[in-house]
Amino acid sequence: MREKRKLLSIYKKLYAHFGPQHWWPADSAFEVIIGAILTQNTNWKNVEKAISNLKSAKVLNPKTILESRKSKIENWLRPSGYYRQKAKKLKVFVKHLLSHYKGKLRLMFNKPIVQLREELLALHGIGPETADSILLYAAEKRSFVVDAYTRRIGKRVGLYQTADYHEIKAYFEKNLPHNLEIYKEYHALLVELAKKYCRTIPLCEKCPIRSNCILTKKVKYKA
DNA sequence: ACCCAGGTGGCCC
DNA sequence: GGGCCACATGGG
Repeated sequence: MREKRKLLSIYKKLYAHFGPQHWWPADSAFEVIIGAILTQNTNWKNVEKAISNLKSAKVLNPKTILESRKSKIENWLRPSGYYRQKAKKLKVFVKHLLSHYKGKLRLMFNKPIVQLREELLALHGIGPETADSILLYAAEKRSFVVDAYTRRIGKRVGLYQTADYHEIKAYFEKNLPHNLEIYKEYHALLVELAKKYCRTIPLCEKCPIRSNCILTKKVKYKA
């Protein structure tokens, strides 16, 4: 069908242009989760600084975060912005993980995807995108991640008009091959595209038909 | 001096 | 259910 081919065609163009992204950039599933929370409406560079602080302080594990003073955590998180909010969110997550799963993500990830998603969404500070990022990149379950870039690009190239999270998520999940790697790469590639081009290429505003949009043009781009 | 960044929750109507 | 707003830092 039409939509499936369209989605796959975009994927191929992105993949051919950018290559595999190998997301999520992190050393462990736990670090993925921390990153997912810290990157909420925040530049990834700032998140890296905060994660680096946590690593230097050797607190990048559930137990130590739970035991650390709130003010300490806030200081480590400061570069990532919203640091008081995020300190609270990290506390909430590790508390849940420790009290229900002995701090072991493996145990938590044993749950079926639907149930696990509900459970994550019930936690303070975890909304749909963060939940799906955790499911996809930490738990490695097939849950498509929708973010501001996905909304913008998809709308721009005419995939959908809606801005509703679950409608967009359903659109991708209905029309993509049921393949974990494609889910992971697709989202990462959309982010890469947005970061690299969508703010800098003029005329991108109304995309799909724009002659210099990377998604509709065959020639390669130079930054 | 703005504006934005891989959102979320709280409050109001 | 939708429309605002606070949350905060660092880089253009």
